[in-house]
Amino acid sequence: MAGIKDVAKRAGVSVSTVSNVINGRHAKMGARTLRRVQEAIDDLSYTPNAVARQLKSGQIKTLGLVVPSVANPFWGNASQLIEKAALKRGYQVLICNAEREPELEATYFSSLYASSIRGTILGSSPVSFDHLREHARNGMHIGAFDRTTQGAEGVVTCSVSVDQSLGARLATRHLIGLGHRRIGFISGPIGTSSRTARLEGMRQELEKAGLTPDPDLVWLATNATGFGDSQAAELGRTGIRELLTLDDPPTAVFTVNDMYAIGACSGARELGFRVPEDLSVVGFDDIIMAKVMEPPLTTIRQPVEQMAELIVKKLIATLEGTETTDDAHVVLRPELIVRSSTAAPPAPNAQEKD
Amino acid sequence: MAGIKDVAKRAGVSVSTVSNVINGRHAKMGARTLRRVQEAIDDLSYTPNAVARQLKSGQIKTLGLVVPSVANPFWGNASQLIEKAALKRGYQVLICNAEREPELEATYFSSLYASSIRGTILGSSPVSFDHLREHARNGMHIGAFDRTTQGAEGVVTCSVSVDQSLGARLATRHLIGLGHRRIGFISGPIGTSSRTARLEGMRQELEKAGLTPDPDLVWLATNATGFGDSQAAELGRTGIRELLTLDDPPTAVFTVNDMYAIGACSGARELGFRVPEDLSVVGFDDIIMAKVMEPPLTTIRQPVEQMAELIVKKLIATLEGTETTDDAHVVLRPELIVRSSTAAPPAPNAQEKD
DNA sequence: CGTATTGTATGTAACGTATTACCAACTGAC
DNA sequence: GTCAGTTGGTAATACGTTACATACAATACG
Repeated sequence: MAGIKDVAKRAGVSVSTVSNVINGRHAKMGARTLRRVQEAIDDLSYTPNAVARQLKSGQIKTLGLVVPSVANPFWGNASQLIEKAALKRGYQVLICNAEREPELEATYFSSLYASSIRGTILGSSPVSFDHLREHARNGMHIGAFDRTTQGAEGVVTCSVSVDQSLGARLATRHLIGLGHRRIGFISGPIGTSSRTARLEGMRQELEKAGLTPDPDLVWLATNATGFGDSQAAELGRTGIRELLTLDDPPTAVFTVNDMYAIGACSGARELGFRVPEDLSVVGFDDIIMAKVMEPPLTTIRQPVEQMAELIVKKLIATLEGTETTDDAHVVLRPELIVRSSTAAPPAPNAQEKD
Repeated sequence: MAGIKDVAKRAGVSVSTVSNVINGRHAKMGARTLRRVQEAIDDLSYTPNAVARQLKSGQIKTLGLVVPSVANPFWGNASQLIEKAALKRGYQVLICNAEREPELEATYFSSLYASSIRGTILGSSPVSFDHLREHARNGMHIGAFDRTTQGAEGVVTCSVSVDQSLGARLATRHLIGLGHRRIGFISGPIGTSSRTARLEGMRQELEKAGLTPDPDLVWLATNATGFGDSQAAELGRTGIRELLTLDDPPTAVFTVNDMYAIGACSGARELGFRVPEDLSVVGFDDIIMAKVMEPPLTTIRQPVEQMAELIVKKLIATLEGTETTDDAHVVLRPELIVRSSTAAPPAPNAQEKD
């Protein structure tokens, strides 16, 4: 309620003087004046209006963060780490849940742009970047997090991700190494680039091992129902039930993320399958839960903390013009974490001749 | 980059006219003028500057949301539902992770206040509200979510929560009903009011059943290490290991939330205890994972969606002066969800005479 | 004694928008 | 042909802050 004018009046000085005090420019100021101003500030419990300040300066130390859903522990965790990294550098973070919907995402971007935010971290989005191209042209700097940036030329300023395809290949290789030949894949709507990369990586590795990917073993939720990530576990459960009731069911399944894996384990158990004795499951992300669930989940770890630190550093450097010599785009290596949800297939595989 | 002036110049009209178009006051405006203005807006891809708009109007349709940690699925989920409820009413939500630290919380509040935000939902905080009292006096409206509001007179405008104590009593009663006599409690730092209420509820129910609460069975993490919620599962694991290695270990444990329960199940298995055959576990919250884990978790459900809807509705009503006749404070009933992590104790209890 | 030279403190013009009051031109009726 | 009423548009001001240039002392110097 109290503005800088009120403070000035109460202290008997000009508005400029108060402004000088607030911004620490009291080097050459009368000690008496300084004290009077500070007292007035305290008395009125005055807080500078950040909005006005920002209008004047044009600057705003806030980053946007667009994620699919903080209800998914992977993104909840990532959000928190990104916020922490930003805070350390004096930036705030505005978290937006886009639910993987392009329109919602576009709306959020407009809103961020209107609020003078010129840097946002994009942690999800449909394969295409077209709906963001205009914002980018108008001065919005976009950093891609955990997703490939194909087709993003001129839109994405910097990016940090994990080699999604490699992750999928590591998972698949692990299962093949255990003796699996029929390996399923479970995912929600495949509309994001990191998801397609994961599926593609798996296919590659299967072919490399001389196996023919069976389209029947790829279970993809349609996004007809508008499912968000909140239902990921539920979808994993549904998916595995359909795969396991096929005539020739898989002996192992690779899921697009750990939430689906958790759901898959649950669904398999409901049908009387034991994990890993009757079905091996590999997830992706290595969320906290993965270590602690039963059985502990074999999964692909993404170095989230490092990724968060990097993307924030890069994006802020871009914003502040402190271009470093670092690469604008880094791709980190994911890591296979072997726990107890994978094992050799139940019996010599009768169906597979090869 | 392009301001309202540029649009006006390009359309050959005055600034005010453009302003009228933007704000939908084109009822009595020449069709030609209107079209020219809209074309100019499109050409320059002009977006009204939200900052300037807000400075002028003093209004801002944004709510603050302070939570312990979005990395905890309960809060991630709650955040998402709150955001959804607010968005439906035309409000944005600014999510802040306070990590249960009073200073961080106070910093966030100052920052929200400086940004002209006058309504925030508080989803966590130390027992005392003193550090928020001044903000409240200066016009910040605070809605408490999922926490009791003792000592919050004059600080909290409205609140929605669950009867924490009742939840704890339901859990305890369930365990007692199954025949358990030595029931443990596991929690992180007990510094929040909802946590103390949960512990207290359990004690009450024990005494009501004629059992004497054994302080040795109450395991509370010290907050020496500054553990946040991210480590909740880890703490649950540590806690149960200590309780199960006592001379006279508990046959059941009630944890302060589901994340601790998950950790506890994991820790128990490491020591060779089966859940629920050797140890019963009850959680709190009913996060999505609870249904899907192994074994499915018996827990106390909070009606999060309803709570989110209510708190947003109430807080916005306060802000907009649309005082309704509703109660400012509502306390909902939690519900016991019995799944498979609880069962009768392993054997006739030899130690307990009673 | 007049002119620099400091040391303080003030005035003023933005920043981009919304609102209020106001003005000009046109319409139609008496 | 004048007056009221209607329609379409403008100018000025305020929102709370900051940055820059300037004013006014008082002291120092030649």
